[in-house]
Amino acid sequence: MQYELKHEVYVNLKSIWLFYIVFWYLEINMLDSLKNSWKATVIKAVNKLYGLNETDINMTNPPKSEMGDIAFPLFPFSKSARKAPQIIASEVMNEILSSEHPEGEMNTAGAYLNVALNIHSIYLPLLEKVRTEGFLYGRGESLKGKKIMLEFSCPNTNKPLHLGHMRNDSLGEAVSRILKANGAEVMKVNLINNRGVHICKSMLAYKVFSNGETPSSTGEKGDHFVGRYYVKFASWQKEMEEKAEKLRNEGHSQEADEIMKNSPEVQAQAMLRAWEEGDEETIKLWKLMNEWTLDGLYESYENMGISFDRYYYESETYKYGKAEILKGLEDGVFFRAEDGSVQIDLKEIGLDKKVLLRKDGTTIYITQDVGTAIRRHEDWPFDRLIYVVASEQQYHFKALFYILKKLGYSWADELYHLSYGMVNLPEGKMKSREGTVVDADDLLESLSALAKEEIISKDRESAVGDVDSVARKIALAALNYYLLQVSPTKDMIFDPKKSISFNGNTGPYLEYMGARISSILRKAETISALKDAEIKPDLLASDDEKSLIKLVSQYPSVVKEAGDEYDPSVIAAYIYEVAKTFSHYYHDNQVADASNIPLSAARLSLVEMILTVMKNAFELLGIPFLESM
RNA sequence: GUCCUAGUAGCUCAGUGGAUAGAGCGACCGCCUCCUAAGCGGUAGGUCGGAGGUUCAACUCCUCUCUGGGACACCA
Repeated sequence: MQYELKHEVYVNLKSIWLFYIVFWYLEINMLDSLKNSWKATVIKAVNKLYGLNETDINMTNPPKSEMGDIAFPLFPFSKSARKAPQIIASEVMNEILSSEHPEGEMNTAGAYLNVALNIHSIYLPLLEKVRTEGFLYGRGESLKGKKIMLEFSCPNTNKPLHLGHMRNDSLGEAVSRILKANGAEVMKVNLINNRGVHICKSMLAYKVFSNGETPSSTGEKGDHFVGRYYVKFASWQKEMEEKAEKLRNEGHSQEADEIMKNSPEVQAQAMLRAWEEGDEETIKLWKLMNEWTLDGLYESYENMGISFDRYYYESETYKYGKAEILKGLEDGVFFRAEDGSVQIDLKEIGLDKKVLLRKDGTTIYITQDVGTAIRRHEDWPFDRLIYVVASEQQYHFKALFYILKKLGYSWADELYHLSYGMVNLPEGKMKSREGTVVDADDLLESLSALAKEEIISKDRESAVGDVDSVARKIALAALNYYLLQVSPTKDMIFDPKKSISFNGNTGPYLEYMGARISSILRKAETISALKDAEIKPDLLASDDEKSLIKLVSQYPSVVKEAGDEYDPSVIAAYIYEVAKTFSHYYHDNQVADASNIPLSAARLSLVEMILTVMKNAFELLGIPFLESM
């Protein structure tokens, strides 16, 4: 009696817990709520049958949809129950059948207990939710109240953006949107690298070779204009080196030394010193050329759909940090080396010693980053700061985070390096010296041209409206999707000739599906009987329809996962799955059909939800939505 | 040398420890009387780099090893 009472209480507690779980998941994902109630049911049955005390059980997806929607592999209980897993499966099924259980049909297949959910039971609430939330559908609150700062792009002001930057920009922008979609308050920051000897190189070349031409006099985009002089500098330097080499070979080593003593490199160094000393003429030229480049970069950002909430400029931030290091020195966090430089020993995290201040007291890269991080936290007290920077810099960030931690900033634990892989060409790394760098503007331009050709060849000019604008949006979709579908951490290979296609698993394919759905909905508008028709979920009984319902209901969890992982590719894979399934479905199923209103109404409601999900996912990935293409 | 990363179809990439490893491209074969053929269907194509180990179960985790990429500046 006493035991039974206890058992009763236990079960009650459990169902309260269960209710809580169900309620929680209802908020995120209606399908998961059903799944989790099944999970709890199976756990309960297993515990009762074999006197166990399991709190969790493995739940997976069956390999084929006709086998059901969820699968419970029951191998693990074989040992404790001392029974073959196949027998356990049928015993568990019978046990569940003997009492109350969630809606759904069970079957066993070997050691697996499979459940086909009654997907229609969630349909109307799901439809209601998607309709009410609209463009907010999929948004969650897992990061509510969190202030997240995201640093990305960080271009140099001596050349235009290339494909590598585009991956960075695409990723940074997408992740920031995904974090926002999970409820975070996001601050996108860009650190402009407008200072240093590399900047002086383009300035010097301009000074020597320009004859006073400007972007407006040549009609060039500012960043390309400046970039041209950066390239010019490199060839100039090379020319001088070759000249010196030749002289040396001819026995004129003195003349050779003379040339190298005043080589472009040396002159650029001198220019940097002039800049740092505040030389008026140098600063004036620097400002002018910076402006040209930035105008160009801003234009590229706009074309790519990238924006920032705040800009930091290295010409300012390079001053931050020195005081922090000196304070750290006083506090004994750092030490002064024999030569007078300030250093830190990073052996605690398996790294070498690192210099933080040169012996002459000047700062280096990492010193600036220390100062900038501190400054940023003062500017906007973030809960997390994510640096979107290529994987090459893992060492740097490991050291940086450690240093900040050592300086006593507790928020150092919340710094995160979102390290992404390189974009390589089939023949290897992009090298500016070999002219193999894929320019961002050029790439967008040529993709737009290809898209335009496609539109014209399909005779869709009148249907799409503004051909150039649509072509541009198709190009953007191709590029963003291409860059985001790959897991961020991985290196990727970009083949300019083959990789960007408009067919298959691509951005334009997704846009096309969106356009086709829009087209269906336009047609449905003309069938007035559809407007007030009752929606009967049971009519959506095909495999594709069930898959699509499941997919729609899963969207919020996908957004959450992408947010947890900082990984837009999760959304890319998901939305491709949606598009593909839909594409297969509507190929052989008429949606807007005046001759069968009930079926048509049900299908339309499903298609309407798919469209909402697509639009919302597109938004997160930077894929423009097109009504028609 | 040390550390980090990756290795899955010809190519580019997916793949929460669970059933027969998936897409796209490329190749080959079909499909426009129907809401856009930037589409749909089909065929061919795999010792998941290799060897051990853990596990009822390994592409997935661990160790070793081979190969590629990256890092290990008083450059940024």
